[in-house]
Amino acid sequence: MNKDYIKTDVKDFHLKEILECGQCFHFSRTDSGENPNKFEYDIAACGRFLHIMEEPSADGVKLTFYDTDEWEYEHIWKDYFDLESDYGEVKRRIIEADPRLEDIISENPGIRILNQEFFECLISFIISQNKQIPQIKQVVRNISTLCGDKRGADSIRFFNSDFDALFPRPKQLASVTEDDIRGCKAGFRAPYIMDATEKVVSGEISEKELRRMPTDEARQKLMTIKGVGEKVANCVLLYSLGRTDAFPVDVWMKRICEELYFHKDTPKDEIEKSMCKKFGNIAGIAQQYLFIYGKERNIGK
DNA sequence: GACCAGGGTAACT
DNA sequence: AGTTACCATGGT
Repeated sequence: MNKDYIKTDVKDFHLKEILECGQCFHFSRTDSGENPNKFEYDIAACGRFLHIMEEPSADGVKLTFYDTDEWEYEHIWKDYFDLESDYGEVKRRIIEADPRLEDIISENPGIRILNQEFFECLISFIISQNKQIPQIKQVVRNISTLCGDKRGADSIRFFNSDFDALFPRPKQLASVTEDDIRGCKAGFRAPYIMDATEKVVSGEISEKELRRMPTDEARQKLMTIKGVGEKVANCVLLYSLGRTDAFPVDVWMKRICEELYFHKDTPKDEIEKSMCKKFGNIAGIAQQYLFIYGKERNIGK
């Protein structure tokens, strides 16, 4: 009981950059911010609640997974945080493809692409359309409270945020009405969420089948869901199906790429095609460095 | 009050 | 095939 799992000298890793770069929405920072080298977050993901702390270590960072045993780390969090991938190599390949990205990457060198749960990721990015990140987080939280598994009061030490529930499984979300979802402030996206949930529960949309498909085919399949277009499909592919060749182009990426590469108004599909050609099967990761860089600098606004 | 937000759909040319 | 109004909601 109450055992913590500690991993030291983790390289190319920074919790703040990973969680706050717009790829996930069910987390909260819980440390005071007084110590500039210490970060603590509460995360609801993979059917679990996690309290995690990051501190400097000799060569990289030290991560403390509270109330976590080795099995849980090996089978859940190692994959979730993509700790098997060598981001040093990824960064080298991106810089090789475009040396101008060296400075951009060096501003947020600890980004990693999370491997999120498919259903939560799908619904989260349906919600994301025409919303800002704080609002997306609120709707995700509302839907979790509505019908997700509740957290026990004393389940985890130091769990400071007020998440009271996990994101619902497909059948749980299928058990509520469209008006219930509207009540979560989902607005016009409520019927989209209903359609996505129905298609997942019925098996018409199958994560297992999507994983077997080539990226283009999986993208087309995802876009048969109402409210899922090119951008949302690419987010699901990148953030939950391991397709680092998927390059989501939102309003930010459009502005950023236009400023860096095109120097004129350019259609999103042309941007996507061009970036995928430039960065190949790690274009999605390059996208993440570009996204946070552009947002922090308010590029194009 | 107008305008925008990690967009997508349907109804137009 | 390429535009455009509209979609809920909250923030500036």
